[in-house]
Amino acid sequence: MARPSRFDTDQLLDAAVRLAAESGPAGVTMSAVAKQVGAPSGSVYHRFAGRTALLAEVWLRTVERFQESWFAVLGGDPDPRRAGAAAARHTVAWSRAHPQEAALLLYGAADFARAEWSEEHARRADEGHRRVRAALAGLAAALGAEGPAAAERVSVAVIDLPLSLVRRRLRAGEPLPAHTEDLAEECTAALLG
Amino acid sequence: MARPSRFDTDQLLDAAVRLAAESGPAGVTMSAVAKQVGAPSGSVYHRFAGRTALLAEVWLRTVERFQESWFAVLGGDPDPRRAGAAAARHTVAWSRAHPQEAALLLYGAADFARAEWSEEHARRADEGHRRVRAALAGLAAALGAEGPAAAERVSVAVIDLPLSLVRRRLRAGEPLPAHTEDLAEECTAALLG
DNA sequence: CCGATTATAGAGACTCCTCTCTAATATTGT
DNA sequence: ACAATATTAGAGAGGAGTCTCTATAATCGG
Repeated sequence: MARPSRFDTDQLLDAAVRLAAESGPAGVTMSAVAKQVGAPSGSVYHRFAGRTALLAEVWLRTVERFQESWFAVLGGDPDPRRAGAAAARHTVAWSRAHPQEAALLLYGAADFARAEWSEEHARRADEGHRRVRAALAGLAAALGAEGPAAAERVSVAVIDLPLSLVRRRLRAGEPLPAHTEDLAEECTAALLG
Repeated sequence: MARPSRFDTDQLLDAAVRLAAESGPAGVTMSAVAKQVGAPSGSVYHRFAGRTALLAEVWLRTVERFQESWFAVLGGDPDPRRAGAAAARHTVAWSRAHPQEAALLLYGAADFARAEWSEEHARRADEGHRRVRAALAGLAAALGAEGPAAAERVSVAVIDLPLSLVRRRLRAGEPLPAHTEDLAEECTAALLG
């Protein structure tokens, strides 16, 4: 029906992930992506309406890939303490398996021009956010934790703490020490009490 | 001896802090700083050799201001558990008192073009880093924690965890909830065991 | 083989930023 | 008053990045 494409969307997003991991969101420019895959800049604009759309797509594809596996792990154990600890371990393991994507997630959506996203992109981001909040609220309820401070403590234990453990290494492009998964599990368990 | 200056170094760095807190390191451009204080760009170049030097100075001034108070708090209690918890509480309190500077510190030196800094700037950064590592090693020793995993756990408890507690709010430009200092102290105490 | 369709290809306008350079200006010591 | 000096003031060259626009190329159904 038409000319076959040499550069498809995922290939361009893969290049964007590499650039983001290496130089941060600022390094994700249309011309840098084009150069990485050997395409002219026009081909990148053929796939993405503009730089804002590219940033939104690379962020959302990455965060949705992570969340998919994270929800599965969190829901895999009926005991809330074990589920929380397993989710923390999973965050570290996933970061080890996907260091570039994990390095990208250490930035925030704001660094990927979230303020300028289209309605559709913003909606996707909100949806993911909503599901995470709901999962954490469920966990907090199962733990019998009450009040906003307790909810925040759960959120820190399950999400922010494992991210802290991997942040420095990923930013530096270094591999994670072997014991990091265990450390995440222990610390999260300690905070869930 | 000479014409008095309308724009001094601290005034320009203050503007850089505001810009970094608002738009991240990418927003700290020579022209943006000049515009903030109402100066022509030439006046900014009169104070700083280039953008790299400005980024280094704003990062170092901020991190050194924070560390100065942090060391005082950490060294203020001979009991290592209480000292660690107090340091965690202090990080939150300092962030509440200096939200823009704290928002800047949530980025890393790498985001402030650390790779391109002058020797002198790099040396200042290394010195601060070294002092922090030494303080944490002292704390770990006083706690009887042995091995790299235990050292990392102390470092997470005293540094990364309180930063996690303030990260989301500071990035969003929101004020910290009232209970955050208590939460930091509790979580750090829980991790120090 | 032809027309429709979908891509690639890349030139070029436009904007924003960095940095340099020259000129003008205000203050101090003599 | 005058020289010396530190600083403001701002024009403008040069580079990087975004985005638009036109031309060209490859594939498929008929």
